[in-house]
Amino acid sequence: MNLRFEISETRWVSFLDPPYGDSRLGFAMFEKVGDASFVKGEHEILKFWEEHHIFQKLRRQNTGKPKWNFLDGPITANNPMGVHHAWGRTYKDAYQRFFAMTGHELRYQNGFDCQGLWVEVEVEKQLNLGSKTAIEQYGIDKFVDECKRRVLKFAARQTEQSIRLGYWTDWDDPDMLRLLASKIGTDEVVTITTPSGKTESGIASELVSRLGNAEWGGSYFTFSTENNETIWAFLKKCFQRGKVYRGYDVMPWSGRGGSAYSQMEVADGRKLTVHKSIFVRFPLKNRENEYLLIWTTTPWTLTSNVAAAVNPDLDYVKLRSKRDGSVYYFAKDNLEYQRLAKEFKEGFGRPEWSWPSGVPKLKTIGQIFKEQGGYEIEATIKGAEMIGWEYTGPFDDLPAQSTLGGVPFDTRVKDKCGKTCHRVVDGGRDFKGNPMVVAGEGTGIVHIAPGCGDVDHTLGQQLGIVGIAPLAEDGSFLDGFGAFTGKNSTDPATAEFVFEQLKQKHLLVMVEQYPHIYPHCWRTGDELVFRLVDEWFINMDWRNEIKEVTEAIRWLPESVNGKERELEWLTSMRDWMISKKRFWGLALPIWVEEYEVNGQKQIDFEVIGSLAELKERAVEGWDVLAGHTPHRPWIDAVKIRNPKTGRLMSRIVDVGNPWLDAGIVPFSTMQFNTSRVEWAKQFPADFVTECFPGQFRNWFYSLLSLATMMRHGESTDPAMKRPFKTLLGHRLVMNEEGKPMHKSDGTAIWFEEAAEQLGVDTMRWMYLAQNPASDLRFGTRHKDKPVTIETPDGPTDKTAEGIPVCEVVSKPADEVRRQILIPLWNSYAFFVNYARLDEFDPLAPPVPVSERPEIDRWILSNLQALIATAHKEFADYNVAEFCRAATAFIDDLSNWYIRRNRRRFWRSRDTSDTDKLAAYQTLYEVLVTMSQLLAPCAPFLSERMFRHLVVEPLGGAGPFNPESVHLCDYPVANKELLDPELNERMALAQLVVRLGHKLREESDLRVRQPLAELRFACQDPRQRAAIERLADVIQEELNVKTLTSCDHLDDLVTYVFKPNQKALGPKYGKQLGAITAALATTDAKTLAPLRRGETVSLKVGETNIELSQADVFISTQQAAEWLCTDDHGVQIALSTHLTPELIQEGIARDFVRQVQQLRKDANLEIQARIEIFYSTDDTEVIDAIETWADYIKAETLAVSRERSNAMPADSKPVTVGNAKVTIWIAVTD
RNA sequence: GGGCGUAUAGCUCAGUUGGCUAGAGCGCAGCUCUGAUAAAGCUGAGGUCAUUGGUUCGAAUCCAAUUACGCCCA
Repeated sequence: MNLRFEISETRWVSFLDPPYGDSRLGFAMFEKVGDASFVKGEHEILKFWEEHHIFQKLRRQNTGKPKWNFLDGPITANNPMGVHHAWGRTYKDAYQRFFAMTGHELRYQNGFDCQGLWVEVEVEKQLNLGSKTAIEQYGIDKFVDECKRRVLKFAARQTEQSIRLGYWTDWDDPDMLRLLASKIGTDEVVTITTPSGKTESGIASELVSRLGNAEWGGSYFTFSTENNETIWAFLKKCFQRGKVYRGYDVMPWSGRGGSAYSQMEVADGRKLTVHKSIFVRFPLKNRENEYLLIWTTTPWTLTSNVAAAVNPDLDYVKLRSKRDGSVYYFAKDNLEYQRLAKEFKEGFGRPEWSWPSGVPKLKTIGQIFKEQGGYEIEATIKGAEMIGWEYTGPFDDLPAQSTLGGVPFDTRVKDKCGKTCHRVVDGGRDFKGNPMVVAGEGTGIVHIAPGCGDVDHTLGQQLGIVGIAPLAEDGSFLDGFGAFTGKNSTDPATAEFVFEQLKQKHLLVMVEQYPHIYPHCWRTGDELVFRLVDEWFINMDWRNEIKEVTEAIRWLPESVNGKERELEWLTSMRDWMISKKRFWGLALPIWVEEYEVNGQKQIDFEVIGSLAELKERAVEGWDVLAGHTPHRPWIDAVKIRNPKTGRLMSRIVDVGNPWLDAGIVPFSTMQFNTSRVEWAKQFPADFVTECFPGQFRNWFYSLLSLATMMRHGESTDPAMKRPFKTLLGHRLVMNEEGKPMHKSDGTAIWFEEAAEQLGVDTMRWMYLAQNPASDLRFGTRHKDKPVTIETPDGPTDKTAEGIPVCEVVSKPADEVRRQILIPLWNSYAFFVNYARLDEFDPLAPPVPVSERPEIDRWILSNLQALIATAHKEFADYNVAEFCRAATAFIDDLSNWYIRRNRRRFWRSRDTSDTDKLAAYQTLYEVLVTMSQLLAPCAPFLSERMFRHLVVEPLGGAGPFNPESVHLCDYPVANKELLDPELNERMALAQLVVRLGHKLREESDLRVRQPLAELRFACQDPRQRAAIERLADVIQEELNVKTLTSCDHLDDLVTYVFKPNQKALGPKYGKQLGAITAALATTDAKTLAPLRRGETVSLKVGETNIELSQADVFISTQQAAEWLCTDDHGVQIALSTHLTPELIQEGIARDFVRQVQQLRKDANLEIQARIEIFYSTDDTEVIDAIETWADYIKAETLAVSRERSNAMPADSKPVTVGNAKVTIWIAVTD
């Protein structure tokens, strides 16, 4: 008995040492294995797991073992999953399965991202609401409830999809989630059973707010009260450190969306647009009839012009127009500058962004003035000379231009107004030192409207000039803008109105059509504008703390330089805008009071850190919030008292940035608030893995920032602050061409479309084997080819959302199936089907490994190496390397081990045949171990193999084996079986075989034709011994009668000597060229001693050079009578001499081969016996068949062979030797 | 505009500290093998290693510049 069984009573260890003789065990026969039918098999296994609670058993089994904590990045529960979500989820499952099988207790928690604009957008569409006003009219409470419903609905959907993927974690019952969704917003009391088995009753929104808590289990939802409240705690810490502030910034803004957009969102919505851009002139004060020439693509911003910026180092021309004698100033380089010349020819950088038809080529400024009557250049001056010049603005008649302090009022400039600030200013330089104003597209004089542009705003702040922000939330002009008030900024009619006004004032120089890439709202398609908004920010001046934490983390894959990318982001990022003027999201816990003291505006604000604190501070509205989640609109009712003024403070209406929601989870989901002891066991997480593009400034950033702040003051060690220890990023899923797949154009592949057509084991392998640093080219969805798929719930031709299911073609998936899964399945089927016929009993006493043939020990040794690789690479989060090694192993197993050993399994039943038993035992050991090794990667196929090989024949879970492969311990390499030398020997045999095949190819002699002799010679005696030991394998594979070891093949071949540059280069340097030439012209006989390890003196130019064997490479060039070749120091020579006996045997083998094909064509059972009939006049063939009759009968399980001319319809004409023969077979009863 | 990265066969990509005739998979052509295999194996055709210059006995590899593309930042 094996000691290991005593250590682990319920564990399967190895059949190399089975518990034979144990009376508790009885072995039933194997069941026949047929086609793989992967998808059908997956459905059966899903059912088996569910019915037998295998996952729950795994958790129970690992309770109390060392912890390994995975932290899930929340998936947005807003849509069903596509194949692009499945990549990361496969990593998550595979690594968790590995760590479970290696004896760890895991956290097992999936996360759903629930709050934010993404959800609002979909719900808006669903409810057909087009704007913020429409939502307010509909009712924020009803809207927010609908958002919750949507999230729960898709959480249920994604849960089901993930389960189908084989993702094992602590899932909520999807039906329970749907029940809660249906009851949201009602007062009905609902009773649910939590994943941990607790029964809870309450109204739906109350239950929903507690989802994912430690007692209940299940996925975390970022809308939970715990999650929101923990962010409050974070913000409170920021507040206490003085990092929270309200700022004004000019942000991209969507009028209809009523919200500022982040850079990310802006990037998504860029479009090629044609705007009317204008050249306009600003009259200079104290310079009669002289003007600044200004150019802009956003005419409406001219209403809010405050200054004009130049580059002091640039040359400007003074141009006199002949039409009216007026003088213009603008950058000299721009006079003849061909604006957008490149774009006119080549487009704007994307195939769909070519120059719009109907838009004429742009004119140069010189051309414009020529067309208007000509011009002359009067002078050239430096920009610096212009600074300080005052001008009259184009819309100084608007009240806003005369409003002191600007719009909105800013105390810092309370004595200035737009009109009084109009002068030429220095555009300055950006933080990298590059000038902000350059020659080129415009005029070299930039119209500055600090209330309408990002750069303008920054410059305005630096210069201390006023800002005029003209737009209301809906994008229309505010009061104070005269006739503009109420007009929409992006309406083309507004631009026309601007032109009209300017024309009347004689300030318009020219209007033109100007194509450019302009940001649009990714939701409504409307143009974005820059709008001055008040937003809440976190001052990120503590970025160095975060950088230290970043340094303490392992970022994978290394080639992506994740750490450097994150550090770069942390260096260059701006303060974090955490507010958004929307409805569904974290209620920012900021209460404010704004008032004036002596005409000075004053803002007091406080950040509340928890609901308890809020309750204590609340002086009004708590009753409205009670019974609701801390979301809008309910929380908006709560007021607190301002300790400074004694008056009420109100909550700002903004909701929070959703990355706060996702970033707090290392605290909110790990019992930070309820049990610091439990939290400390889970923090930091050992591992996170996500799709990385974008996340360096999103999830990774928020995790790092929030954890650093939360741990501030609790530890000075950055490692104690990190939210996770290792991060594995992976790239994106693309279509076959490497382009993104889009939902909108029908190219995005839905998860079930792929799962039910390709099989999820296949998909999982494809994901796991992919280099995470490269995009995965998944395949193509043929949207014009609808198909019906079989799902666990029956056939369907539509997804749950009603989208037609279409054909999915995936080359990498086909490759995985063909190269890995099918060969593995067939190896397994081969074993089972023969083992069944032979009534092989795996519990029979094992043939000691040392007594098994070399090839058995070889595959077992390779198996141990693969086990070791699995442990190493999984633990190093490099599963792709394990997949590669496993693929190589499966190839060795299928195309070498089984191929070479087939005959050992065919021998008739004989209990004393230990060689056959060894073959069975070896292959059985390999297959069972493989099922365990591959369990994390291909959990379905592994389970089918394991159950069929072990569990079912043993009559279910037994004292020594669990009922599922996933309850097994992960195999551990048995070092005693590792034999690297054996590996080398086999590699050598394979080399000889490959060379032999090559020679047969050259000789045009088919392998079935036996040949008399293969000779070989190698320099290394160990190589020689290795080949001799594997002679039988080589002989059989190459079908040669004898394998002869020779000292040399000098009489059969000639040699070619080439310089070993690596050896000669350092010794002889520049002489190398001459040596190479000399070697090529020297007679091979002169150099021959080199082969025997002697030195040879070679005359090169004037000098003699001593060459040793290490200085040259020796290769075989030509063969004499025999066919010769060599590689890696091994030479072989194949005799091509055919004797009549050899020819006859070749014919017999051809004949056998053809009969076997007939058996196969007829789908005969492998043990079926047959009668063979043939018809031919060729005496050579007849002689051969008669001479080799016994051999033929044995090989083909034939009881007789008979020559006949009564050819039935199913007879088959074939070629045997060089003759035509017709053959047919009949099955005997 | 700045930073980072990439450029190798028809396609997708390897190529270590610089050194042998630059490789693999897919695709193509031919051949072979096959009582598990939907296969597989072998052979062949297919390369200005983006361009130019430099370092070196020797460069796909190191350096510089250029070109194209991608990503990030502005």
